[in-house]
Amino acid sequence: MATPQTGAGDPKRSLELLWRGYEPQQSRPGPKPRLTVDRIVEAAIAVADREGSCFGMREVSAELGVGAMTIYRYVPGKRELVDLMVDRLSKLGPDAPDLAAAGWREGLEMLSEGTWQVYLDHTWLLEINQRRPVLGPDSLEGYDFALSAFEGHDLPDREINLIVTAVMNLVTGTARQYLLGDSEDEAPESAEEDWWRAQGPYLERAVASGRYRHIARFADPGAWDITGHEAMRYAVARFLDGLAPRMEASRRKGTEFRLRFRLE
Amino acid sequence: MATPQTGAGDPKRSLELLWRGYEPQQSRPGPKPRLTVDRIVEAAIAVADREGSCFGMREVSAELGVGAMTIYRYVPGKRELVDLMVDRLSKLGPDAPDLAAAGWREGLEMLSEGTWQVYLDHTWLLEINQRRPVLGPDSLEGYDFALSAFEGHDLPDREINLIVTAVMNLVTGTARQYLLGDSEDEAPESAEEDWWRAQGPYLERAVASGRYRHIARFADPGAWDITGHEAMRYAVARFLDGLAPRMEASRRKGTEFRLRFRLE
DNA sequence: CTATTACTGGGTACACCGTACCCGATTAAG
DNA sequence: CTTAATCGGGTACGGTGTACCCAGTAATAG
Repeated sequence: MATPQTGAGDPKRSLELLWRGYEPQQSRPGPKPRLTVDRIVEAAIAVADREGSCFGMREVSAELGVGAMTIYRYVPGKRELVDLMVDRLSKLGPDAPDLAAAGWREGLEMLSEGTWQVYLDHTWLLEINQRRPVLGPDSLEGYDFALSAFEGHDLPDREINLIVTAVMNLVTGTARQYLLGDSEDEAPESAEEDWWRAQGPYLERAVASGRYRHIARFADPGAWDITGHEAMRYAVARFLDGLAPRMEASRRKGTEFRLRFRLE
Repeated sequence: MATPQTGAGDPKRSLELLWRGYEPQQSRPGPKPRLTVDRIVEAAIAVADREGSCFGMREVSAELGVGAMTIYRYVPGKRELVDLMVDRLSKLGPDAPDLAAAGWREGLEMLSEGTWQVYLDHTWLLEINQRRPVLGPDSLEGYDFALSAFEGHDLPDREINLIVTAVMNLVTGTARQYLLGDSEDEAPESAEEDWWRAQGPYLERAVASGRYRHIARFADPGAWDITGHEAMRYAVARFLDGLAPRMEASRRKGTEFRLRFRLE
């Protein structure tokens, strides 16, 4: 069985590794380590990108050209390694501009688009059971970046948290539904087609049975022809629509107030 | 490693099993089967509920008091069994009232609350990699139920689809973040506390470093004290706020028009 | 210098998983 | 009866993450 990964190992071990880099690095006996944690994380991400779904520790070792157990000298276990990989990808790319300058709505939209892109590039992230995130330097940076969208507004901290997690969950949930599993064997389009070809006959018979009154009214066959990106954008758009009144009402007045013109 | 399950086996096999029950059941040689697919699915759900995260096929067999390989006479593999389990739990309980009578907003709220409750009762569902759902009789029933919330509105089929999936993804995403992993070893509260106790020192040092400007402004410690249910309700509420104008505009006029009064 | 000591890399081995395969027992049909 | 199809169960295989042991290496103490 292609065993996918459960993230979240021992938080203490993961955190030690995440916030490493401040140790004085005193000289010690024994041979110099041939690897670094960073190289292992990098290799693991490369393997996961290539293999698609779940990766094996042995393959990470092979990628680095070392023995199977060697990486366990640097990382306590696979789950902790996954924590490191997730944190690494939580850093938004250098193309990430200033959200505050863009306005809250555009900022949150850019955030969702950026996250969507990360999931496109690293589908295996969606197979990780993330639960509560283990906060490392990179994911904190990503979060700090998200918070900048609320610059100039006086929203309660609590609500800001709720908003950011909502947007992220919207993106992640949609990505999981549409992006998952396609990378494993075949192209996304054929997977989509195969799926419909398999379900079609059963759906027709089910609808014909008269048991599903509302589904039967779905006359438009194009109603199901939705791309993941479109679904994500629609969901985020409606959420931001609902958020707009609160954001406008909480716009900070005072010295930082800036009149913004929009040309279109 | 506690290997969680990837759902979605061979769709054809899963669909055959999901829509079984119409075969003529002709008499055939050989001993009578001791089990049924339904009993296996039931037992598997019971095991998954008890074991928490991932379950093993051998434990399902033990639950039924049969040999390890016996259930493979009824189910082609574990992934297909998971498909059956998911479909089974996609049927909303008998307490599900008529959404059309409740109004679209209350209807969608009830839908989200019901789904949340299912995740509360069967946390392991969140560890399944659902991808495109394999539609069986029960999940079709659940979907038909959801569609009833749009009774009396003239929204395009496409948009209805987008809305339903958005609400579901919102619930699922939030549930994954807050509900996952707690069932495995300890109580949810202690997991939450442990998490903060572990992260706290690192967060403080990180904030003190001045690298995270916006996070540093989060003075209110209660800003992080959010329950999963609260996060889900907030997200759904804002989404429905944003949806409201479209729903009102699409209210069907004509014979089915009904004036609704709200007392409060 | 040598001896010590801590550390590294690698190989072997184990427990666990899903499940392919085979074989005796059972029950219908001819 | 014989024949044939099916069922239940046991064994075994390839895969996983990883505990453990051992030889080799390099900095330090004498």
